[in-house]
Amino acid sequence: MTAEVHEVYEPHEPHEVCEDDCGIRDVLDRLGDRWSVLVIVVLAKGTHRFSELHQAIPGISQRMLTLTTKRLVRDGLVERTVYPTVPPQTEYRLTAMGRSLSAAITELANWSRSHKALIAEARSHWDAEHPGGL
Amino acid sequence: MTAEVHEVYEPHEPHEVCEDDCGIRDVLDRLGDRWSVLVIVVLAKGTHRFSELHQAIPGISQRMLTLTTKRLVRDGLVERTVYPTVPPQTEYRLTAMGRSLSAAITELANWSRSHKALIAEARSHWDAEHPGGL
DNA sequence: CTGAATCCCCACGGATACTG
DNA sequence: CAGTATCCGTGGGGATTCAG
Repeated sequence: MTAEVHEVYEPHEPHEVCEDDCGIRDVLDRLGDRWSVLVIVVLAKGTHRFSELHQAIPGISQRMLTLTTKRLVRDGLVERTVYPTVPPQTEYRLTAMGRSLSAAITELANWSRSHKALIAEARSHWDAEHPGGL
Repeated sequence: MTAEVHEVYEPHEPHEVCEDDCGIRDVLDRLGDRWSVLVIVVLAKGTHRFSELHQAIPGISQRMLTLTTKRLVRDGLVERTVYPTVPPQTEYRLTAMGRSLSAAITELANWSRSHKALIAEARSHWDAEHPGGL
């Protein structure tokens, strides 16, 4: 037993597709998953405990919250502080680099919002004349 | 036969986790996949044909290049022009909105580059004292 | 050359139960 | 409360083949 090591989680290794990559893949791999951005957005509002994050982000499972925060901590974007009380208490907050990224994300969010309508329009327009879907 | 419709490709429906989403998910779902950003980056340099994109982006399969460009076209970020010659020829170029997004991506790429070293350092540091991995 | 169609693997992530 | 461990379904995406 204990032979099956199912989750080694080496986020599928370096992509390093090419130098056109701009080295942006590192960031995108983190931003690309469903939850990291939300966690960062929530933490941008201030320090949160595990359960607070869990509540603030409807739909995320404990498992994914754990994994997501872990990865963010590993990347130096989030700082984790454990108070050895009983019951235990953990606080998460953005690091300086995390806040820096948060700002960059906000920029992208602004772009997203200001073009949301156009994208939706383009999609419905495309969908209209492509009944088969993608 | 023809009963099994395996790939309907409705990119797993609206997430709409919550309003904290900032509506950024629409964009992130596109940027999150492995190839869209690279296609945009390449097209930012100018018009490209299908085969040119295929060569410019090592590692991408024909299938994924087709799907990626299709989705970008659907979102109104890329424009597709077909010349009914023989053999056929297709040109892809960014739309105004596509160039706008490209600029936003460049910003993020800049952030990524300027913090690449710090992230790498944070990771190796974390990995050093966490032998078990994530 | 530019795709569309098929097959198929496996990583992502949800649900649940257990621990300190 | 804050995770960890296990099981398992879904679908993203690679490889290959066919078509216009």
